[in-house]
Amino acid sequence: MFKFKILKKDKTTKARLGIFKTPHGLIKTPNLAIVATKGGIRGLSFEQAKKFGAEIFMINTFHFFRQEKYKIIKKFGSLHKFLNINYPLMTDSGGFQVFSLGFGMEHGVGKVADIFPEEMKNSAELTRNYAENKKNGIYTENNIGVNPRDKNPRLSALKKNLVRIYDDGVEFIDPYNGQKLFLSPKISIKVQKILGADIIFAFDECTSPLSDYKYTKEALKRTHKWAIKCLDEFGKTKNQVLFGIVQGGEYEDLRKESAQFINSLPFFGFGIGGSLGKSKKDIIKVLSWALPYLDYKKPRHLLGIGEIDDILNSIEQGIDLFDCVIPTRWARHGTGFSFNGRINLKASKYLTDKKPIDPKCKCNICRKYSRAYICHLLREKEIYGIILLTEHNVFWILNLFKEIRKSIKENRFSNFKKTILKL
RNA sequence: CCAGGGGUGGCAGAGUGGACAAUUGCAGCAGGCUGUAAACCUGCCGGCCUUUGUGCCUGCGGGGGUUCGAAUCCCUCCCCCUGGA
Repeated sequence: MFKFKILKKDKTTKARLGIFKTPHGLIKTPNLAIVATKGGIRGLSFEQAKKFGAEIFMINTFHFFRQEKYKIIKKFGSLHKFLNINYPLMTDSGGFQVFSLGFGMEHGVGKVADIFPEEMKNSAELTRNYAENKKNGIYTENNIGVNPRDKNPRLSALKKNLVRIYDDGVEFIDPYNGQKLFLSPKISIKVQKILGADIIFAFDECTSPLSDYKYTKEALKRTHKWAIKCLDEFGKTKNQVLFGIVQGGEYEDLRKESAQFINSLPFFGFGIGGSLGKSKKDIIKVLSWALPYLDYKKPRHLLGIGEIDDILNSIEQGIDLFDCVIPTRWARHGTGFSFNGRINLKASKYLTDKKPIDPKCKCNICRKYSRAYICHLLREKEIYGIILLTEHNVFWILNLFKEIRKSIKENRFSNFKKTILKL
């Protein structure tokens, strides 16, 4: 039912062209899973995304685990039936939520800690640092821990939230309603089996870039133990495949250790997860440490990454699959993709700009509408602006993947990458 | 004409003797976002400056006064709202 085949290997880089056969269709790789966390692509129909070239979608286990939402899916039979689509799907294990909901938890197993560090008080200054550092491609303690949703109105409730990581799973507070939840490898896989996505992921612990070596190593050991438990629970499931997740943060020996360990287990493919370091260059390093230890014939998915340069650099290292919220989130936040770099369409200067979002883009939005119109809609908070921009962004990024595949096929990936990154 | 209420930064609306260049929201300007607690978040938002500062100037309807000090208290004028003749 499942088969991953490498069709071509790039001559000068580690990039590869492949085809992934699943019960719900083929996925040409490299490819990007469009994210539909709670079962819907924000601002776009699955059909439209499919039309633009989307071949697989990423849905999140956590959001179907809380409040026992998976029971609804059970009644329907699977996510495919619930969403009434026949496309390949993947589900994330919920492991990421341990990170995103437990960010700042740096103090070890079982120890209770506030999610947000004390430095939150100076969030204004820290945010400024974040912006500056980000420009220079540097992540530091002063920015990393602060940027994600600081000063969120829900912060006060958050501060009370606790995450406890145990050897057998994670206890944490449901951010939506304060309910206490427990998620473990076993539970995650059970739920993912009910959800029935074609590709499912092992339940891992995603560490933060602030995690030190010692903690990252502990988390790694845990993730490895959990990997085995996931496989046990997965058993001989036929209609799904399970990907193991390589952790190890930004530490070379840990990434190597993790890649070797995960590779030694009977996973169908691999996810590269966790912290990818403190700068964009670190992503490349991390991949170059881990990927050589993974079975060359198996698919590799880089979890959560999706900025243009990172995509190109990762493919160059041998990544086959991605998933990322950027195309849809940026659209909601007013940022559009273009071959001249991202453009902030909320900016007042675009109110009089008659050009399309990206003059080189062939999507319907760029064919028909001006930046001025999109800008106007976004500023007026018309939902249609978001819808149009989402359509453009998803089209644009999927088109990039088409171009990438083509360039690998034609043995000019390296040049293609250079051309794109120069722009 | 009488009685009562009110006039605050582009708008709405706090403040009612010093901590007020003035809470907050909206609007405006700029930016951020990488396995989605995200149609979200952050910063700026009276003027001036070859010293960007516990700096200077102007400022809470107009004018005058009390006070060391007034958006805040008093007088007066103008305007708006509600009720009465």
